[in-house]
Amino acid sequence: MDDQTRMLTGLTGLAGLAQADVGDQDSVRKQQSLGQPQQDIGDILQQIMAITDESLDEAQARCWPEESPAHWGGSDDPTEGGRAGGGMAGGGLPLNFQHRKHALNCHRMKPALFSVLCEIKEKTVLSIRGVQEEDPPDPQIMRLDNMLLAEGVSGPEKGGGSAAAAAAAAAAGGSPTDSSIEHSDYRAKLAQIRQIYHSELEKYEQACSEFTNHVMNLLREQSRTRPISPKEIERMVAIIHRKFSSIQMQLKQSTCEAVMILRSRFLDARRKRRNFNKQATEVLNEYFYSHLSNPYPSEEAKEELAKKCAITVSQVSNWFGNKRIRYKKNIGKFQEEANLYAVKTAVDAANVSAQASQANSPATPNSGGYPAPCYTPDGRL
DNA sequence: GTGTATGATTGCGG
DNA sequence: CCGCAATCATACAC
Repeated sequence: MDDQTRMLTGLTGLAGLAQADVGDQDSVRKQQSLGQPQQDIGDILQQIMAITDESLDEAQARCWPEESPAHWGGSDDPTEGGRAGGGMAGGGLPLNFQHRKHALNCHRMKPALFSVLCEIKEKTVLSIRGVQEEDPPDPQIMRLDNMLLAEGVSGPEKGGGSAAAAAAAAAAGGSPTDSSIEHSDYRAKLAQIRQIYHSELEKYEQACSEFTNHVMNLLREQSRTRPISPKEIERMVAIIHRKFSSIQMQLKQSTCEAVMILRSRFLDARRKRRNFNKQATEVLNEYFYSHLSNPYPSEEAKEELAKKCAITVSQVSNWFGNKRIRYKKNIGKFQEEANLYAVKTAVDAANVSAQASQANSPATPNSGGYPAPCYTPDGRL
């Protein structure tokens, strides 16, 4: 339509107007004869201003509909001769438009304009980047990394992790000899998790770099037709990396979960009960029955007992807790045991005293003469 | 396989 | 945190 023509004419400079002047003398004359040239120029200027607010789509859309001659001539006479030129312009407009577009693309100022656009973009991008430049290392991902490292999943091959597990096993008070089977099982499972983790990580990294390359190539290609600064590409890459690292975090998280589950299972396995050895129960029972009136060993006593029995203090505590409650529940059942240990302690005491008075009575074989285990119902010692 | 013994765990109160 | 009581889960004896 001719609105567009006029605007483009205005945009392309005075040449257009001059051409109109020359090529359409008739119409110009008519306009002049109408005595409103000022108003027409004002119209044109207004339209030029207006076009800056238009979107490309709008402008293009305006290119095709039926022309409305009213604006141009300033005359409302449809039969006006001036329309001859106007009609020509209207029919030829699309072509004209294409032509001007091409002219713009090949314009000698285009590179300069392009570089100015690039500069402006770069400044904008920089100001945007300035705000979110240094994103601090995510504490969550750091925590996950630390844990995976500590568990020996992400660290150097073998070593640290299993050593830590062994240390944990030892510290937890499990019998050091019986944990080897479960331990190797644990190590095997951990290695499996480790392998899955690494292969997944590799996959992610590969996908990330592939995608990054793809996007970079795309942008580079596009940068020939539209202004894309290297900074912009850099930013895009950063965005991609951020996306992929969030996926990576999910992987790390689920790996951590798997390790935790394995660990808890491992700990559960270690909780498999093993009876204390005979000597240990003897030591504990001795203490218990000889302190029957107050079977609450002090912290020191517990430590002593723990050392003697090669168990932990908490195991001693457990034992005494169990023993007290079970004894109390059924004293009768423990009577025999009580007598047994009463005799035992008596014998020990006798032995000690005998050793002390060895000079006086050298031979005291059977610790004889001491309160016999007479109250043992079955007559056993 | 079943019943009992026993070490460990859990929930609660002080 | 400690001890008690109940309970779990396994070891062990039969």
